[in-house]
Amino acid sequence: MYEIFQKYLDEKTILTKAESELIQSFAIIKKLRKRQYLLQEGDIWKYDAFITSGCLRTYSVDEKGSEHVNSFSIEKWWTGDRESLMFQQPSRFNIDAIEDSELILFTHDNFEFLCREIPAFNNMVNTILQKSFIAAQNRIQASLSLTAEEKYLNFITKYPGFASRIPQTMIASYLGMTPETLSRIRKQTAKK
Amino acid sequence: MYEIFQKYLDEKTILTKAESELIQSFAIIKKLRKRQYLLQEGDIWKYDAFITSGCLRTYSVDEKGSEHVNSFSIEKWWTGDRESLMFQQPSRFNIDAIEDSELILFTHDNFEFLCREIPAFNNMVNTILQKSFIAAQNRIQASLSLTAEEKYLNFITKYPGFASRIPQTMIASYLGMTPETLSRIRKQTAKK
DNA sequence: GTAAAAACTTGATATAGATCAAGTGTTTTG
DNA sequence: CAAAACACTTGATCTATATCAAGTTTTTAC
Repeated sequence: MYEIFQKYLDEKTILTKAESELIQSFAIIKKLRKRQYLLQEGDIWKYDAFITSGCLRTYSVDEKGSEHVNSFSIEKWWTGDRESLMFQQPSRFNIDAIEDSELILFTHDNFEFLCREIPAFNNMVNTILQKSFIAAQNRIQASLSLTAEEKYLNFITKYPGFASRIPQTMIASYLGMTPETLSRIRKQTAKK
Repeated sequence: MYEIFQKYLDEKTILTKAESELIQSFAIIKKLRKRQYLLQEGDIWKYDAFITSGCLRTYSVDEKGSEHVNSFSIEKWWTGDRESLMFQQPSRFNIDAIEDSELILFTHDNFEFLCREIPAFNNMVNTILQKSFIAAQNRIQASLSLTAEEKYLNFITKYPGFASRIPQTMIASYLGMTPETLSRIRKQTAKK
């Protein structure tokens, strides 16, 4: 499924044939079965990972054993733990597959090499990072200013496909509420 | 106070004399009195802004008129609205000064020019962006998994100087709780 | 295809934190 | 330096959402 990534690159950058081939030469294909881990708490994350198909979730587990979903990532998005990667420290997160998934991994050394050698690639990466940051800011704002119901409505508007692919329990956790609360909210909003 | 920014650059990058001078040639010094706005909701943000002294807050106002503090920024940090800047759309945020402050502004065109011309500058900017993203992720995690008291303790541990410079009302808003709740938490934790 | 596991719903009750209200203390500014 | 504006505290009460519990539906896996 490298073509999906190639297509993504072609949409986001202009690369020479040699550059494209250089990128491809570093790509590691990785398949994950549903429920399989990509990263477990305590591991040091060493990759930059692009999802060609499927859906993953990043979550942490607190002292009481409750899971908190930090993010969902689907096809044509990147995933991983930037903090563990940047500081080479044990991750506080788990990343696992919600669906059978296929990813393309680059070791971080190779990825940095590509960023250095291919300015267009570097620019693409920076743009993605900026958008991720903006999305994180917006999520913080939503968590500060919206009620549980508003958070849910905001979520389904922003990510229309997600509600049907992701178990409600996980969505509830992502939104910072219990599954029961989300279930009741859905019942109410369905009426309207 | 350009020296503060120069020192910051010297710590984070290695620049030639010519590069340093190029950067300085674009710098716009801006002074803000306490309570003065740097950006108001509806404006389109056009700069990259470095704070040499003082303290600013970024906040939004919801339909009910309540303010929600998105972030605080102090000396040696950057501020602005990346979303408004990136998409050249009206900002949903206000940024104002909590203390008399002094900033260095670069118009975004100039800033992008610097990133293109000076790879070391570009790398510095990317590193900052990555750290900002990591901080945002951590904030999301905290908001999902901590109680009000834990959020406050986490905050003062992470940003030790802030509690004495910033009004409690604003800290409460930043942490997603009411000023009354924060006041009670502080009373309790003071006892221990 | 069926038993077990996982996901979702619904009701009853509890609680963390919000809201309202009235006070005190502390800056700011003319 | 006085008075207005702002910041903080404390108490009483309320409410959105959590928790606990028991049932139903859907999915998974042999």
